[in-house]
Amino acid sequence: MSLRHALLGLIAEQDGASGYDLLKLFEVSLATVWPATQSQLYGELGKLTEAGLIRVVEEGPRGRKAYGITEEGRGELLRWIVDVPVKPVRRDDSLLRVFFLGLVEPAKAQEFMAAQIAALGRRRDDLAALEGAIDWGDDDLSVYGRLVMEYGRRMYAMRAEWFRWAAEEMKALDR
Amino acid sequence: MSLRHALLGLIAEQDGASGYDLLKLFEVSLATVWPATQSQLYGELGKLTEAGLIRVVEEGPRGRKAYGITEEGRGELLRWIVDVPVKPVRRDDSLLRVFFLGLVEPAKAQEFMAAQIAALGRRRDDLAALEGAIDWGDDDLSVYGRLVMEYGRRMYAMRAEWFRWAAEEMKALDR
DNA sequence: GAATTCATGTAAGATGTTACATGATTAG
DNA sequence: CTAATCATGTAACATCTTACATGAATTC
Repeated sequence: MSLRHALLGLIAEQDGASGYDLLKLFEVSLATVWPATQSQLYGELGKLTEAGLIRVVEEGPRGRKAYGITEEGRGELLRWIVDVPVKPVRRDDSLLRVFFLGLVEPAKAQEFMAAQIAALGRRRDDLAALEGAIDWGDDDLSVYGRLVMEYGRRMYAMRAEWFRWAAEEMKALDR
Repeated sequence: MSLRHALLGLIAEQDGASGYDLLKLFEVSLATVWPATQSQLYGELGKLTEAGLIRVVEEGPRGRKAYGITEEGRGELLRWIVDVPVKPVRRDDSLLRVFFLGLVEPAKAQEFMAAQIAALGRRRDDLAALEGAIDWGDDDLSVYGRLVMEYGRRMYAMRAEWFRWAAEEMKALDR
């Protein structure tokens, strides 16, 4: 149930945010680590309110509801961050396909690998653009967000390197 | 719908495998890139059969059903591998928590980072053990499986390095 | 006054997890 | 004969995606 905690965390950091604000926050800050859709978000806000982990602290124009975290919510959030075992990352679409590249013609396989490397380059550029577009401050979300950005850079670089290496290995196999 | 294609791929490589065989194969070869549970697997085998992408080629003892891929299934598999755009990896439980480490006491945050590094070490060792336990041949699954193993090694190393770096950055912030 | 942004919600369907349920065959 | 392994399936529930639906406030 990490979406729940992602929301809880954002509300803890940005007190008084609305569902709409949180949706934007997801797009700019959590998009790379925990994407969420609008419908998921509003649904979860309702459940969190019902569970007493957050509450509506203010109602504004256009039905706007500003949320704040409750003491109970903060307790649950902190407990989750440090005490709940993390679930290791899994499910990697492109790696899954690599497993089956023996089934396609070598030229097609090389094309696939090249496409992955190109896509990684684009994503690295998107990340840089996002980094440039964000108004970084010295709030927690900025500070830790920058650390996570660096992770993204290293991740893309490592993957691109591996794809280049694996493509060469595959070429060698064909000979 | 990648589970569908993972199954299709395994059946293409290991003709005549049963649901049970495929489950074991998932555990040893696809576990790190695409985990699946037993119930998901049997359900999907039924759907794939109904869709005409695979078929029961033999029935054995204890109700065992051996599956084979159909021409249609092979077509769908190849189309998926090279033509369907890959979905980028996302959702990273530990990175999500890093985002919120500003909310916990510095000592607890350092503990969290240390625990992640330790967990990565254990997973690297598990991977090495798995690699040693597998009877590697020169079949496609072995050849490409080894490439993916190398990816796992690099991935764990990169993550451990980043966690160490980020932990130091965080220490510097506290001063 | 028209377009954009702000703002919230519901519904249907796909996918994934956990637990339950059953029984045949083989190895020791 | 007993335990482990082989073998398949269902049910309930949680989670995620895509699409639909509506309307107020602001900006140009």
